[in-house]
Amino acid sequence: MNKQTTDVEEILQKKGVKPTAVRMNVLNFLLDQEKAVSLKDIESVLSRMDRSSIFRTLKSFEEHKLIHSIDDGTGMTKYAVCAEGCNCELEDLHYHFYCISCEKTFCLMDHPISTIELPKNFKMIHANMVIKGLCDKCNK
Amino acid sequence: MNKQTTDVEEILQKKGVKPTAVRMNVLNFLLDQEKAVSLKDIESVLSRMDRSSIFRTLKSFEEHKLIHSIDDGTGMTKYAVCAEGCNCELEDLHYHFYCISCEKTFCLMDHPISTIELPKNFKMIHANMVIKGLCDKCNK
DNA sequence: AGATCCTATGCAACTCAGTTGCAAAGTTTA
DNA sequence: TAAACTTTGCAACTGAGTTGCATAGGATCT
Repeated sequence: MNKQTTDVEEILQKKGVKPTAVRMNVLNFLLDQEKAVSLKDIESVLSRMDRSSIFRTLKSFEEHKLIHSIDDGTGMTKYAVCAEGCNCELEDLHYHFYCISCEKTFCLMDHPISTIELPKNFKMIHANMVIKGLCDKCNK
Repeated sequence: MNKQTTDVEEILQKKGVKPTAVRMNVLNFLLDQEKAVSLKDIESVLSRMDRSSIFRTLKSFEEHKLIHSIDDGTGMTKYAVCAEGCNCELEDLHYHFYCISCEKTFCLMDHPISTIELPKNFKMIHANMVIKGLCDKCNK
């Protein structure tokens, strides 16, 4: 399941982040997920690592456009690995889906944000779009 | 500028909220705004009133669909009065705009959320949509 | 009116995610 | 190797939100 260590190391190098043990572990974990995860999620799995180290790691990943953060309204910021070739620009933005039943937060990569009409002279720079409802597994 | 006391009282009655001093003051303040405001904003204006009273008032207003809350990513929930006839249903949802310069959060009432394509069997129940950028006054 | 009951309010204390300062450990550079 | 810089772990703090509890304010009943 895990990417080879060398893969993770390579990814970090490419994005200009020095590959340390903490960073490689965190990235490895993030790559394994099919959903966006919180700092707490990571903390409870990588329990040997310190919260603030993971926190700083996430901040660093975000700055280097390796991951993006999602404010899904739960009070815990979620993080997900960016898609190949993502620059965290407008065209990379996508909707997120928060399932109120299983409480998972997903990136809807196949449904990019369409051009949204804004009032005159308003300029869009970023967006945090969260749709809440039931995911396919919970919608029965 | 302020609505007449009787107006505010009437609005509260209609929505099934007993009109008390705190509630009338809070609603009055909310109606005066052209932007969404935080608990702190209200607290600093209605300084004689207790934070938790205002907090509970907002929760109550929200339950009674008098106002809706917006998580604009600043870490402070914002509140705005619902439009006439709003039932806080899907069709009442709208985008919000957070200006990263003046730090105001607006409801984009004229730009309702278009039907968003979801993966198969996903069901939308609610949404928190925040576009971030520059508002007309700050976009120069 | 007075007694009773229920709701609203104010205060203080607490929760919890996120964040920061600092010293120790690890790494790179000279 | 020593000096310089970076990363990590720990502990303490911040700030929004939330809750418990006692008092105050209204409504209701007798």
